[in-house]
Amino acid sequence: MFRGLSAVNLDAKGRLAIPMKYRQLLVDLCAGRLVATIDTEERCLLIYPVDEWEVIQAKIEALPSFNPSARRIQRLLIGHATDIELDANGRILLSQPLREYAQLEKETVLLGQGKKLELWSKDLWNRRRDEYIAEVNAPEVLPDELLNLSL
Amino acid sequence: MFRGLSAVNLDAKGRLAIPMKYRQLLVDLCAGRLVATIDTEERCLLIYPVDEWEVIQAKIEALPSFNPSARRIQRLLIGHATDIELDANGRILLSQPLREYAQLEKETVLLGQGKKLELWSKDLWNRRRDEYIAEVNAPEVLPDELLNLSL
DNA sequence: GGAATAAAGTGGGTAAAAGTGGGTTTTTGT
DNA sequence: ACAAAAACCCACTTTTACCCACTTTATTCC
Repeated sequence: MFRGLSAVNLDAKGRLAIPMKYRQLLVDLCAGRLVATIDTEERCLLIYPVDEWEVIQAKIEALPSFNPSARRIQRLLIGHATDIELDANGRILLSQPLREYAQLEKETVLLGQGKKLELWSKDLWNRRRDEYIAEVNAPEVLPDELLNLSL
Repeated sequence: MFRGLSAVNLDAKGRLAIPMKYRQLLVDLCAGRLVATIDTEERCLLIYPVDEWEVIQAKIEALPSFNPSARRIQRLLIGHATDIELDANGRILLSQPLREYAQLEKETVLLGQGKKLELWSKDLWNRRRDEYIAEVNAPEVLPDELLNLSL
């Protein structure tokens, strides 16, 4: 399970050092083999252990081919899903298209999100986080599951 | 399983170098024998390992002949299906009709889509991708399978 | 508390691999 | 038989993956 926020720097070649606390876990879960794709709702990347991703890809592929919404999702998520591997120094290399999508420059933020990690531009994350906080205090419609949640 | 996005250049002869990550897979799956056809909804090409295509063609042929939509799909998909083979350098040659349909010039994008690959003009793909992202975030009617998808 | 040591993070050089561009030969179709 | 296109081959260029070394941060022990 991933959780917590880590500030990480992309280097000039687009490499990103995975925080130490996740490395052993990633080696155990998937031998350091990951899949990164885009989030369709936010300008950030989603990073999954490869086994975890395979399950999700299977679900997405099973959607009906002649449904336009399904095709859109397939193209966006599977189309951007990129295999990446931890190198000998515990770093991963992010392709330029992925970096561009999430507007990643040097300073980034890696968010633990249970089965996956999210990677954000630091600036963008700070702005969005403040917006999220503002939104919670002005809730429009919360799903029942949330209303009944006891923390 | 194909996934991910690759920027690939068509050369002056209409040849396209298949990215290394797919080559071994293609040799294993189908000895480098592929079938390319058009997508009926978008100006892009679909590229299948030949064995995979045979299954799909059988399904399409089995559609009811007196249904106009079925006949349309049959003519378009089966009618444009072209056998192509990997050459010694891992490249494939695309016929002019196919290139024209998908408006392919030099810069193209190859999208992994599970059992098949999709080939797009780079410009067209970038435009369509941005539209998809906008549409996904302004959902009219999403199928239930999509609404319940947990990523 | 501070020096010594270890661990993590960072930067960049290089060899190997992948991509690219044609020239030549063979096949195909008219 | 001829022209056009495809297949084949080879050489050059670019990119990537791998490796190593240095810097900075954290930890330990005196």
